[in-house]
Amino acid sequence: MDGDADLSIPARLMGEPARAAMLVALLDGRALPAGELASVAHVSPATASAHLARLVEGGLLRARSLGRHRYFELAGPEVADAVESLQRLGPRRPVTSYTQSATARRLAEARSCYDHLAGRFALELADRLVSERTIAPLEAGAPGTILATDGELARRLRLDEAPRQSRRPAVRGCLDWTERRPHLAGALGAHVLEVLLVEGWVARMPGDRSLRVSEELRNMLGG
Amino acid sequence: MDGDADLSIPARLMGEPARAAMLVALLDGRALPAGELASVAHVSPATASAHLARLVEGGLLRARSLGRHRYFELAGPEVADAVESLQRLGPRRPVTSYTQSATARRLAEARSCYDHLAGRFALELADRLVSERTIAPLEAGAPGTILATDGELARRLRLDEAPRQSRRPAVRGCLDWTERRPHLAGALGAHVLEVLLVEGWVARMPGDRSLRVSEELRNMLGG
DNA sequence: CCGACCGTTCGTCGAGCGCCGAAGTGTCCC
DNA sequence: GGGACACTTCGGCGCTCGACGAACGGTCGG
Repeated sequence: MDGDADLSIPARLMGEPARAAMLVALLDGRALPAGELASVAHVSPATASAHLARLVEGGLLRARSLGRHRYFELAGPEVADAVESLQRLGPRRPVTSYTQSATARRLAEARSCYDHLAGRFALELADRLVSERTIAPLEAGAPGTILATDGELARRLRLDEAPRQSRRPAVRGCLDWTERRPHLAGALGAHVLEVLLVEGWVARMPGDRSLRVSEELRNMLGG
Repeated sequence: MDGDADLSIPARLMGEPARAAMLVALLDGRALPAGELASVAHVSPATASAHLARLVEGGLLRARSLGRHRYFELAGPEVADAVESLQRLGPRRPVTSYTQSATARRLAEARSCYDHLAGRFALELADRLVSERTIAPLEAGAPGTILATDGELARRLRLDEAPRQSRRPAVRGCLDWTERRPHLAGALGAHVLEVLLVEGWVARMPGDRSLRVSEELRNMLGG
């Protein structure tokens, strides 16, 4: 009857603690093997396999076989969006909890959000790009605009090499849940994180989604 | 282990066709009585009551008793965001399929979106209202502003008769999934569709949500 | 005050689904 | 080739949860 996409199908897939845990583990855009996903979800390999099959079937994950491993990753940024918007509906937790543990502080400072940067540092970088007129001010959830790629920071980040032809919006504001302001997502956001990782300016920390920001990069922004 | 809010709780609530239908019906911000929600979900009052209780318990809905009715509404914009982001994950439909079938073309041209207009035609109409300074430019998901009701089109649509006192935002941008731009929702959007239907300027097509737009109305906009 | 109506609560039934262990397929390494 | 390993498939168990009818508070209208 309704021509609309059925909301309940993806929601049902996410509405299972084991599957939700898997999706969250994949939120930073990496591809993880089935076994690891089984362990983050605290279920047996058999159970995990069934869950993963359903997630692929439902279009939330993509699978890719590599040797005797099978790697799973989010099917796209829309999936990450949906996962994060649902996370915001969870039981309200006081902000104070984020100032307590060291891990929490690292996450609030800089972390990966699917395939781009998030956290206080991400906002600082986005602000710089806005102030040097590389991009227009960001709006949460809305597509943005690239103004120029010849700014100081834009050149350092090699933004001229970013894919501008892709079907994905080049710039997009993604609401930051620690800072409550949009940070840089979209194809450009993904490109920025990639360049930062390749150059060694930021590094993924094992165990969580936090990122280490090098002194070199901090100076680059500070100066 | 995970300090994160549990994604699976709200997702599970939305992962049930009857509850999903209720949430979608409330997506435009109106408050609807339990009975009406039961009918949109095609379930008995008893079943609907149980579902609604769970949605309130889970913080997705707010309830408010008025006389012998009980009105339910979305608990906040974050809920609408989550619902909409999940809708975008529905069964992958290639863009090509929308240029193929006649039905699909009709839906892309003009359709109803809950209680207001959507599709290419809806955007054309919204653009006219913006250009004649009746409403401020729309932003997806955000409440908008009525500037005046004395424009040419505003008078034809009897916008001065629209309910401006309701608790529902008078104007709201609702992201159009075929055009990727916000169209006119909210109380004013509902009023516009109602007037168009009453005047016979648009007519509902049986079987789907597409609308037939009369020549008279097209000329009105074209001129 | 009585009947019509709206909504919730209760009891019950049946289906769906998540879980695991065991067995099967394919890959890597020695 | 043989054995360890990664993952999937199969079969079966148990529980959750969604469905309804019937009965119960509350509210409005005559």
